[in-house]
Amino acid sequence: MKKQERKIGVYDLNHTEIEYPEGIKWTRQRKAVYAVLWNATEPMSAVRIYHLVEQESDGEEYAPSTIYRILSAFEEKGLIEKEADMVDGTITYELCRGSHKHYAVCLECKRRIPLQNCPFAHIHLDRETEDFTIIDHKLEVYGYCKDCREVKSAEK
Amino acid sequence: MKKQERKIGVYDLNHTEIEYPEGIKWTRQRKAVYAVLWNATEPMSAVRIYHLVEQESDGEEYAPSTIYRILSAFEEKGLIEKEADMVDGTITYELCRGSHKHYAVCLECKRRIPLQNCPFAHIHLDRETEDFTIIDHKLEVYGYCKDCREVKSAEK
DNA sequence: ATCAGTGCAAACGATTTGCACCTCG
DNA sequence: CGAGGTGCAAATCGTTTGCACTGAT
Repeated sequence: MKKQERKIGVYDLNHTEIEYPEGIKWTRQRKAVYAVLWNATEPMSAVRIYHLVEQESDGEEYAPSTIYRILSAFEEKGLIEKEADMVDGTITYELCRGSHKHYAVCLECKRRIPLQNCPFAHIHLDRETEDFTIIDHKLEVYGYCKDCREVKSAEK
Repeated sequence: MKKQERKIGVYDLNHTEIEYPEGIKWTRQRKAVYAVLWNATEPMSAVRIYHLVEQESDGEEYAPSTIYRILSAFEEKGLIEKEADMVDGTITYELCRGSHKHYAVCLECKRRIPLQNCPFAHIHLDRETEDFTIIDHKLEVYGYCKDCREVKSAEK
């Protein structure tokens, strides 16, 4: 009846080894959360992460508070990034890997397609912001992905 | 939290008459909410709007639920726009006036400076998005406004 | 007079917190 | 073994809902 002795069933879909960064206590719970983030292809809410962790852990149960505390700990350690979903304001979390900060979001299927190249790389703002020192920016593009566009035009 | 709390009066600073659009029942409560939005210079959360309405109404009390219902009603009528704050995900509301959809947000004083010209207007995305039909976009620029930049450099 | 709009209180969902117990290093 | 992580339950916060009453048109 001890839940503790069961093995965690969260492994990378491509059988890639998950790399657990050093300098942090790797408990069973933290590994499970980290694995979910590792395999994620887009930022996810705490609730979604919580469900995925339980789902992947095959019967294991977790306290919601634990998930939130783990996410805070990860964020403090700089392992993950906390961000607000620009559509509905949901707070989301994402593993810090280099690259893509921007997404094209399909209004139909809600899929988030990462943009590799930042269209703002070469942009400079004009007079109205010359009194403003730019540190960072956030951009999201909305529309319809190829699949959904085809479905919509076929419906007519 | 003693930042620079900018005061917003119920009446237009330039003594402009508030125009209440037709086709909607203008109760005392709705007028109060509309006035706050009319005078706002940036999107505000429901809670902030609620506080401002009570503050400006000099003793009058309002049920929080009323504020939320009014905001929903306004949104359905197309009078206001509901959006997520890109920094912390707070849901905000703003009167629909033409123009400025983008802001430069000061990381220090949290002030939101509207950008009149959309820098995205001249941008075209590259191959990775050619299979994506763009309908809209959202952009925010982060950094330090003139005042805060000066304060920060003076501190050193 | 009618029916949408309101106030109130209770319900709600997501997140946080206090405290006793457990476990990784 | 000890600091720190976890589970649980209760608390909090913003927002929503049901219902009886009120008020704009």
